[in-house]
Amino acid sequence: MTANVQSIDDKIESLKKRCQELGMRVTTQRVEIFREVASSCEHPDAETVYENVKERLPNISFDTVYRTLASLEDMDMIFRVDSLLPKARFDADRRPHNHFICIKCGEVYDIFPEDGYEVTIPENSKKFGEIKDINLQVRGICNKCRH
Amino acid sequence: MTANVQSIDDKIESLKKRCQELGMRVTTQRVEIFREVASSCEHPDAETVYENVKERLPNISFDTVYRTLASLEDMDMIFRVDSLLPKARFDADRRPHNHFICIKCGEVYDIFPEDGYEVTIPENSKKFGEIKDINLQVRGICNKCRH
DNA sequence: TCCTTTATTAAGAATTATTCTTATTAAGTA
DNA sequence: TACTTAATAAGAATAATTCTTAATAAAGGA
Repeated sequence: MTANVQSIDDKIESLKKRCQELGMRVTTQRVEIFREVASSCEHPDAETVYENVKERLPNISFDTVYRTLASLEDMDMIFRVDSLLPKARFDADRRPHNHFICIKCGEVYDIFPEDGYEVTIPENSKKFGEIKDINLQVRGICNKCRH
Repeated sequence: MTANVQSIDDKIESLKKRCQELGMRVTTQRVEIFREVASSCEHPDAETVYENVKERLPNISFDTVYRTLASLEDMDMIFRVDSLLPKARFDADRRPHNHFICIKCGEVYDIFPEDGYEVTIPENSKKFGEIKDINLQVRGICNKCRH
């Protein structure tokens, strides 16, 4: 196993640990919703998470998905990916990477930077507040939409 | 006047030119909606644009604002700023700059890079499609929300 | 200037995405 | 095993955006 690449089970273990640290309960729903985002490379939206978790937990509600995605985000276990559409999408990949976002269809593609590439924080961004994360968005028209 | 800094009237002139190029009509609504985004530093959302344009054009409809913002975006006259909230915000500032986005309140602050700072396009982002724009998002908690 | 064509608009209904309310359930603890 | 309360399900409510249709007005030609 390489650094930064965790198995799903490892990721779920760190979720459980984080819940304990924060005094939050380890519920089936929380675990399964996290599993769904953490095991996907598709930056799923709330609806997709709902559909997929529903196969395992048929009684899951839409509200639980939204509430849990928001709490996982607060816990820093998942991250919101901007999609330009009025629909939030999520990512649990902690490796530093950027996103190509298609301005036509909203699809989000991971850009794992080649060796040596790094985005640096602009010095004068620090005056606005406490920085949590930086994220480079490359916007364009994806190959699929060009045809 | 410095390069890249245009007066509002100049910006509206370029809108009219762009409409002509594209065979689109120069309507009062289109001009006033563009004026609103182009003269604001606040990255206004559709509702704010609607409220402000309404003072000059009392009959403007919400739909026209949405439709026109989308068409101005297609024309490359304005840009969508991601806000993490399910609410689009817009920017007409063509100078290269980045955004600090508050993860609590969604506020968007302009980061005009200091001399010498530049974000470069990751080489391997090109394989996903045609690149139109790159945009560095710095996410954090703004000073207002820290108190 | 007036007419014609058709892109654009206003109005409001419809849809989509998200959040809220309330009663119920179950995780963690004693 | 029982208790406490965080978390959930269900579905109503709200917020953001888009669609439908008839009316309007911009641009070009007579």
